[in-house]
Amino acid sequence: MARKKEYIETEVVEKAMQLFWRNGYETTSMQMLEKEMGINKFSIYSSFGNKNGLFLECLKCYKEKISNIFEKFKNAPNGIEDIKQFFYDSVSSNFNDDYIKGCLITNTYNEFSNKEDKAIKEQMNAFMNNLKLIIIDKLKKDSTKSEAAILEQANYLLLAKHGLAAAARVNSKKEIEDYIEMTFKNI
Amino acid sequence: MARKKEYIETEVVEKAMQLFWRNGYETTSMQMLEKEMGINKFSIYSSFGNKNGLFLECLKCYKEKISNIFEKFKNAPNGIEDIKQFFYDSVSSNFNDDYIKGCLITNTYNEFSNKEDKAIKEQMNAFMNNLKLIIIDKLKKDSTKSEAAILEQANYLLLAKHGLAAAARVNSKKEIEDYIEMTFKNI
DNA sequence: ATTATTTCTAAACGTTCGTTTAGTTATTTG
DNA sequence: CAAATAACTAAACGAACGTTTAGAAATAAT
Repeated sequence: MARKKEYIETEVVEKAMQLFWRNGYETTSMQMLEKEMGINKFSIYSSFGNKNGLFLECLKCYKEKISNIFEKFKNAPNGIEDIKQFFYDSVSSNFNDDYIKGCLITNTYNEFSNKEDKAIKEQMNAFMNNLKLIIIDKLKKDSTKSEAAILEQANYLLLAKHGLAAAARVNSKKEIEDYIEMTFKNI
Repeated sequence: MARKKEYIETEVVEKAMQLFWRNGYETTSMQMLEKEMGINKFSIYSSFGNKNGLFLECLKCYKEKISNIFEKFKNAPNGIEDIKQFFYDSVSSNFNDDYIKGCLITNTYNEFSNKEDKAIKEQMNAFMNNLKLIIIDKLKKDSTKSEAAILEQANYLLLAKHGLAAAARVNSKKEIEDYIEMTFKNI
C-alpha cells in the first residue's frame, strides 16, 4: 500500500450527480466534472472507468437520494391517495434548491431516447417497471375493477408522472401541483 | 449571374428536418446532414449560415407541416371536443412513419431546457403561448366558469399535451390514446 | 470564345470532446 | 532511511465537432 485517496468516492459522486442533474449527460463535460468534483481527470477515470461509468454511479446515487420517497410510497397503507401523495413528494424533490432540475431519471430517459445505450436504458426501464408495479398494487386496494382497467389506469398515471417530470423543467411548482389535482380527478 | 444551385432549398430543409426530428439537435452532426440532404457542407453554410440557422429553418418547416392540424383546430366550431380531436390529430402526426419521433417542438423544448439559446426558446414559447390562447378560446365555448378556472384547465391541458408528446417517444400509440381519453374524462 | 460570377468538391481549420500517459509527490512497509 | 507502491498533476492524445477556405467546375453575359 502507499498513498491514500484524498477524496471520498461517495462524496464526489454526489457532486457529479448534482451537475448531471442540472445540465444533462451530454452538456456536462469532463472538464466541468473535474471542477465540480474537485479532483483530477485521472482520479475520475481510476475510480469510475469513464464518463459513462461515472454517470451510472450517479444514477445509483440519485436513486439512493429519492429512496426515502419510494420507501414511504411502498409502505403507505392506503391506495390512490398514496399515489397522489407520491406525486406531490416527487415534485417537491424536483424543485429542491429553487433550481428547477426536474427528475434525473426522466431527464435521462428523454435525453437517451435518441441514443442506443443499453446499460442506461436497462436502468431506466427497470425503474419505470418497478414504479408501475407499485402503482398497480396501490390501485388494487381502492378498486374492484378488472385487471385490464387497472392496467389502463396505471399506464395513465405513469404517463402523467412522466409528463409532469418533463414539464417540471419549464413550468412552475404551482402549475405542476394544479396538474396533479386535475390528474387525480380522472381516476 | 452564373452557375445555378443544384438543389431546392425547401427540399433539402425538409430532409434536414426529418433528420433533426428523429435524432434531436445535438445528435445530428453536419456530416449526417450532408449525407441526408445530399449536398455539401459549403452549400449548407451558404444557404443557411450555420447549423443553428438551418435548424431554425427546419422548425419553420415543421410548423408548416403541422399547420393543417392547427388550422383545423383553430377553425373547429365546437369546444372541448375539438381540443380532444386536436390531441388525437397531434398524436397521429407524431407516429407518422411507424417511426416514433414525438413532436419536434416538444423534443426541442426539452432538449434546449438545459441550454441558453434565445432564438430557439423564443420560437418555443411563441408556439406554446399560441396554443394556449386557442385552447382557452375553445374552453370558453363550453364553459361558464371563471377566467381563473379556465386558465387552470388550459394549463392542465397544455401540460398534458407536453407530457404526452414527451411520452410519445417511449410509449405505444394505444397507450397514448388511452391517456388522452383519461385526460378528458373530467373536463 | 472569353471573361466574370457563382456553386461545387474536398481538404483543412481551430476547438472541444473523452481518454491516456509520463512524470512527480506522498505514504506505507521492510 | 530506503524501496515500493499508489495517487497526484499536467500535458498530450486521437477523434469528432462545427466552420472556413482554396481551387475546380459550370453557367451567364460580353
